[in-house]
Amino acid sequence: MANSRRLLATGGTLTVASSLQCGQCFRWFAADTVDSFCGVVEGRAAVVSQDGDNVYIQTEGELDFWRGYFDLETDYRKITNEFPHHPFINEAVAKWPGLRVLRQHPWETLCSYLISQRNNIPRIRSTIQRLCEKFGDEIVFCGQTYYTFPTPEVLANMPPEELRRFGVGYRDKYITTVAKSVAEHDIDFDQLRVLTTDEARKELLRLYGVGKKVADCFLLYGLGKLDAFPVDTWIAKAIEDHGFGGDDFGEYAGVAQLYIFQHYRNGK
DNA sequence: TGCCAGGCCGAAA
DNA sequence: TTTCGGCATGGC
Repeated sequence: MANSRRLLATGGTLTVASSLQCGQCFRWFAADTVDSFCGVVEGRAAVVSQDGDNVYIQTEGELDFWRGYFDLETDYRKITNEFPHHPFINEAVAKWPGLRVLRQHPWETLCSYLISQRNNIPRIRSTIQRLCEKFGDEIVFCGQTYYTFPTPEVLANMPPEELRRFGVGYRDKYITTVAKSVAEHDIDFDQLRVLTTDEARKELLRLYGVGKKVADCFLLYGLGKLDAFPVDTWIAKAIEDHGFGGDDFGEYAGVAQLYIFQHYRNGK
């Protein structure tokens, strides 16, 4: 049963390609079959495959865990229908249906977005992969070798110059300092969850190397605080700056991302 | 070969 | 409070 192919989602509620490739996560890789991706989340390896409106998964992990990761309990159609009627949203939903905001692990998300500063996605991915191969644990699944994301404890005890050898650049001290804060419970993800978004953001901004952009990406992707960017704000700001349309947005994460990128890009 | 990227820190004004 | 220079480095 462990590695059998199981049904994860039906009815087009999840599109794995857009969800895993829209830039919200960095650790999924295209498998050798069409519309299949392999990755590791919180120590669990998996291969997810799109087959029309259905998504199948091979994993040793529990199905419920993956349903949580892909946020399948959240009714996106209901949310979408509650959006104010607007061509921006309509076009986004039509363009990338089934794109979902992943419920990523907080530490991995925070660390990844520290690395993302003034960086590009291919390099973010390769840097993270190198860190995982060096400081994570090896997992063999379906004949493939995977690596877990390094724990905050491991990175907290690493000299910054050691991290720099793996391409993190000047962000080395950001990573080790924040890792230490997490390992020593100076910052506690469970406590952040119960705070309001504004309160949680304030706590995050105390951390060395965490600015508004990293904090807001973390709130959205790492803590699932969808109000980090209220949708009417995303729309208004994105339209104000760039009009609507284009290839850089999707149903939900895409709209959020478009707003985040353009807001901060314009603000710098 | 040179430009630039999904920012942030810290000094100076 | 705001502005601005500096920062590492690989992908394109």
